[in-house]
Amino acid sequence: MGIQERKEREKERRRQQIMVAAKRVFSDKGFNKATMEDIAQEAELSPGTLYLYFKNKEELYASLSLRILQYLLIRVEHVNDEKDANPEEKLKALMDAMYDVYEFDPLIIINMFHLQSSETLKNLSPQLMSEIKELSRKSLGSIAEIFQTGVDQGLFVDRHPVAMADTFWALFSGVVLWLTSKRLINQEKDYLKQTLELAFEIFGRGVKK
Amino acid sequence: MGIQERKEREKERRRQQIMVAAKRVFSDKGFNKATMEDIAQEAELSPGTLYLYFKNKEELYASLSLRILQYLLIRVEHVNDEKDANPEEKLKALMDAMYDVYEFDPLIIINMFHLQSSETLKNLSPQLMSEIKELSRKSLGSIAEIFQTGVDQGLFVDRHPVAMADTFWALFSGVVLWLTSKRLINQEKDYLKQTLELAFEIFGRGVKK
Amino acid sequence: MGIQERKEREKERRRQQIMVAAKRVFSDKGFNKATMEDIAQEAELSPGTLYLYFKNKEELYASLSLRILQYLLIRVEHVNDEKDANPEEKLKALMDAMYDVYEFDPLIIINMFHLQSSETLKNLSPQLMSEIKELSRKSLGSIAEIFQTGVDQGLFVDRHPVAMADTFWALFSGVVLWLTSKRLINQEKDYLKQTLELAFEIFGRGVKK
Amino acid sequence: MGIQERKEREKERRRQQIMVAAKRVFSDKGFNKATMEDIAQEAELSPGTLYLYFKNKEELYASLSLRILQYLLIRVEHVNDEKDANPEEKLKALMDAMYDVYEFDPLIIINMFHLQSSETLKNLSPQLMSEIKELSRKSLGSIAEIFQTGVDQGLFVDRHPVAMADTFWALFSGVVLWLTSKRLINQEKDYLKQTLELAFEIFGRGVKK
DNA sequence: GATGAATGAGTATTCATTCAT
DNA sequence: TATGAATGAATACTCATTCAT
Repeated sequence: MGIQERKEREKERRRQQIMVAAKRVFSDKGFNKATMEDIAQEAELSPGTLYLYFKNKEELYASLSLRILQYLLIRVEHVNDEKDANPEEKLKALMDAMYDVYEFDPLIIINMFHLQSSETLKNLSPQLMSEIKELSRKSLGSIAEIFQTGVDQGLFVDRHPVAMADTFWALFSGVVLWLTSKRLINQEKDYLKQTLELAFEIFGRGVKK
Repeated sequence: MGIQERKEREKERRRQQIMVAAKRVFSDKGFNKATMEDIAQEAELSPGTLYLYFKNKEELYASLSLRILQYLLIRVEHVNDEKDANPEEKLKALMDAMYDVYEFDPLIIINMFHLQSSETLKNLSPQLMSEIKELSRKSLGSIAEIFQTGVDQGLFVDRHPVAMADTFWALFSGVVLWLTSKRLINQEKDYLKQTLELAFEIFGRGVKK
Repeated sequence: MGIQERKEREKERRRQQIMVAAKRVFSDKGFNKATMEDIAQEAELSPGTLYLYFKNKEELYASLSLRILQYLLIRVEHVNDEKDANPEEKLKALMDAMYDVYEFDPLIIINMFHLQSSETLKNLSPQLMSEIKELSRKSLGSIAEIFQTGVDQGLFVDRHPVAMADTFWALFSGVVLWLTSKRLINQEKDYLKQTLELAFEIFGRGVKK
Repeated sequence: MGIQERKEREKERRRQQIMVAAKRVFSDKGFNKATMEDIAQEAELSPGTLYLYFKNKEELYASLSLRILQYLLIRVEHVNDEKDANPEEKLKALMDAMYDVYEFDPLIIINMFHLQSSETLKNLSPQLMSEIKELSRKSLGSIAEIFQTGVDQGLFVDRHPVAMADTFWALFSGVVLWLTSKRLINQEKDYLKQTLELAFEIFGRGVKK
């Protein structure tokens, strides 16, 4: 392992350390109330150091989204890779995957929406932005593929698969956000799970022929 | 018209004038980036005047939600009042109502979520807060009633009507937020309408037996 | 009584009404925390009206001092007018008078000090300022006269009577302020009285030969 | 000298730099008219920096009092430590000490009174507040001790030593405030000194048997 | 005279970001 | 690289004062 590589690895470790701290602080206080000072303290670093790894506060926040999107893509592609599964089974597996994604980082949805705000987008580096867009595109595309197959096989109602994927994602987001905003999640995790299951069940019944 | 009454009316006109300006500015910049100075300028008033009509920035923002909630309740109750309509027809009418609500104020969903944040809630006057809670409660209750009837008549799948109402609302919110965040709305209003229709169609198929 | 005179009297009544309200509010909140709005409400008038009777907040505050100074002068001159009393008796009477002045308006001392601050003086009308100065001068002069007599008659130690008057006034002010600042006055009025008596006793013993 | 220690020292230097500037500005304009901006400019720092060293405006102001109280206590205790001196000599030494304290910081008295206002107290950190209270308590206690001895030895009139200490302090405060408020101090420092001396002389004669 | 709605200048405080060490 | 002290722009909110009615 060359010196260059070791440095690269060390640098990545630091980035992760900061992101872990940032996630905790942002979860706790939200984007606006969380200060860079808070995050630095949580990461046991100085504020200045944060800027060696992230261009600014927005980009640090956005990088959290990147991570979850990477996880989402892996899970969704994995669902699609099950060659033996039929569309209905894949839809079921997709729903399970979404729940795992949610558990991986319950903030995911809020991150997503913050991310899309125009004010935020202005402050991101083009590189990070294109990475995020690419990942989003791929994930949604992969979801749409499932619907495509279902429609092609006459198992699902004949609607535009991309629109179906959008709707599926929107339903998921909506439930998570709605219950989060009602502050039910932390206290009643089961209630969220049940509601998500109901939502998915209704959705599943709705897309089938 | 007494002098008292005229003053009252004038005062209400001012409140509306400020709310209209606030809505424009908040829509444009979001809650945090919008300054009271911005809003005052948009309303062609001085900053101090805003505080004669609204306790603080949070309460001004929240009052925008109040207005939309009032409209929502009226529409939803009207759907329920149609004695001749069967649950399926009511569900259809409810979906139309939601779309009107959305058109009345596309910010509605974002308002709703901002409103629920604990930081926000701390700054609201108890009176305003209870008004908002009451309106939310009534609206969701009214929606649940539609599902209740459907379930009772064996037309809808037998699930908890309140959970079905939650899911319905979450689906609506999710679609609006998702498309808003993708900045598609202004440019492609039709796409939102189509996606909402698809979402509602899928939902409708899903809740029916 | 002419119309002119009646108007004058009515105007004076209003001034008094405002001053009474102002005294209550200033006592309660201090000069800086008290708002003109507070005072207007206490006086059951509108803020604008206050400005018909007083040039500004400072002048309203200063006018309270004027009133107490008028009362002080009357009491002190009355002491001096007792032709039969000897200096020692007059000194005793003076001390009683000071206590009455204090009871007439416990804020007196704080008023006095606020009044003298240069920022305040800048905002007073020349007329009001000269009235205040004149009253102060007369009162202190009258007090000095008592000491003058005492010194002349060889009853008091031979010091400059004006300096003795200053010291007397300073002692009185100091005790009142000190105990006020220790928040003892409202709770333990007796303690103030006792301390004042002790202070006056010591002072009395100190000035006598 | 370790790096830690050097930093500590540097930090203390900054605090002093700010306090010196604050003292100048507060002396000039009084607490309310002085702005943090003014003080920052006087200290040749930015406003934000002030807040790195002092929690808020009130605490900056209060810290000025702390310094003078520390000096006061040292001087007063030093007087008490003179084992050979009799009460009369101690009283004389105490008066000299008070004058030095006054010269150390002529604002002392005004600080003291501002400090006691309830609004002020609310904004102070508990730690600073208890330091101040402790210092006040000790100083007054030390003064009272002098009187105690004098009374015990039959040299002073038999009055409560704590009340005598209060009166002594009040007399001192009163003279300083009175002359300050008459704006005589800067122009005629001698006059203050003479008046203080007279006041102390009268007091001294008054407490002796 | 009296009103009270409107004004808008004034300010303490915060915090993302920088840069000398 | 890492630090963390310093920056200074940004902003919600207050309130003495005015003036059209």
